[in-house]
Amino acid sequence: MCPCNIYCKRSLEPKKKKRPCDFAQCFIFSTVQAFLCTLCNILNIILQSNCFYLFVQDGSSQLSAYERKRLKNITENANFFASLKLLEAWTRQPLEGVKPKKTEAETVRRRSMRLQRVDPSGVPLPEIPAQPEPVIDEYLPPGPLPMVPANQSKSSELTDAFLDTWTKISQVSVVIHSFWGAFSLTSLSHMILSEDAVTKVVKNRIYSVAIHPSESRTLVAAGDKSGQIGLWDLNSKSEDGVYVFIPHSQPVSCMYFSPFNPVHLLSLSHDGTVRCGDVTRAVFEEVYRSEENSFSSFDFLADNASTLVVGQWDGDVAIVDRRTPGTSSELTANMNSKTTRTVHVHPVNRQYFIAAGAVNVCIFDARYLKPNGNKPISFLSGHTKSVASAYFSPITGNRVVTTCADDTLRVYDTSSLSSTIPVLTAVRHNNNTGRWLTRFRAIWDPKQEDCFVVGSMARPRQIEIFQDTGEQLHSFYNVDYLGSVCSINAVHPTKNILVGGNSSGC
DNA sequence: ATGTTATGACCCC
DNA sequence: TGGGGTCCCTAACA
Repeated sequence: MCPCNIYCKRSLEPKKKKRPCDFAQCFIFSTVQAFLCTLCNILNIILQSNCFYLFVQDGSSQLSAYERKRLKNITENANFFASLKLLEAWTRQPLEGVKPKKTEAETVRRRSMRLQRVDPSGVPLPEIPAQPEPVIDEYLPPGPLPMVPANQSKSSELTDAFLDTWTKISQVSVVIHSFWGAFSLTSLSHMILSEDAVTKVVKNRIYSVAIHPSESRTLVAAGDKSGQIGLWDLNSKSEDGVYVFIPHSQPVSCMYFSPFNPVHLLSLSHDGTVRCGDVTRAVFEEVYRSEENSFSSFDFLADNASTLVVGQWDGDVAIVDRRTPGTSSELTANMNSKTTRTVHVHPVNRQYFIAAGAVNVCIFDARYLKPNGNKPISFLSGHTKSVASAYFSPITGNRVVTTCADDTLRVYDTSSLSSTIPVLTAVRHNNNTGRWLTRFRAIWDPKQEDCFVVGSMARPRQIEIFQDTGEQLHSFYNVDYLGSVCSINAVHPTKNILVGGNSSGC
């Protein structure tokens, strides 16, 4: 039985039936910023053309040492996975204690001859074309999974090109803080949503979105309810530029491109795993796994992404050291909380992290966590109902914005961490997303200290931008392309690009 | 403790 | 075409 008393994979009912495909949508607002930015965009397009051209050149004849090594890695990986016969082994030998799934063969054996389309005399009936139906397994095996898109053919040139692009744009630079793109009233009013910037990326409702820090190309990722991760290259020359991977079996509730090396896409799921998609090796490695607990969110503790703080649904947090996987350095500490919805690390003093639970929001020191209950450094007071998220402001960490079910967005002054921190600003905001929608999470614009973004229930459907004073700066709406509630958003670290994931499975 | 209800948007009939 | 079913890791309130 599930010890966390909430829900985890052990207490889940088996899937009742296959659901029809209902793709979730992803919205992108992009800016056309006056003359200078237009110029930059034109330059970017020219640069991209060059990159593409160079890529073609690279692919055909002259490979750099790096490219050769990467291709070698990919080939070795493919051979390795082939030698493991992973998929076969996994369907034959399910995880211990896990109810074995019926194999296709077993299912067929139980079908009547009519359903098998075989005449009782034994003469096969005319075949109807087989429906290619993606099989999503409830349980994924431990260890690395191959990075093979589920929506592309196996040896697709498009996929190779896409993985190459991801690698290349990640090499260019680690996050550059060129703040020319920070939201302002002028820049916000120039941001538009076009038809091209709306597409279906994953099957079900979106639980998390991430945006690649590249300034030359726009690459976004969306994690959905069924464990899919959809990557969308908006500058793709191909038809849609969407590549879907299935590295998880349950909702992907938290996802970041590693800010220190964006060839890595880290994703966390309710299925009790944290994975790291490494495009250079074309695998989704397993970073952390719990057989007992379901995870809610994570953040990077150390500057180099080597240690993570992972929030669990049972209220604990785990400190995970990626350099020593599976060892005792994975400390699990009780937070005296019913659930932990989000964890977020202080941007300057990285030993502090804030945990938002169903009952309270507290700041802890990661260095002094004890296994049985911890006293927080600070308690953010004032929430009267459950809290969906709490995030430090991105530059100094001197502000925290929380989203609470009591229909209030609250901003706190965390410049000095006293034991109880009062509310600085409270904004009335309909957060009543109800049962079917992903809860809102107000997030900061990573480029500035005082500006946050949140989805909205207001009609027409919109995404709102607030200042930490509580003043609403802007509201994005577009009756043609933004037709449903956009619960989850992400903002590019240097450019004026806002990504929104829609929640209700459209 | 236990039951009831509201909530958005898509899909299917 | 419109209305009912379904999703569902909620939470407030009776």
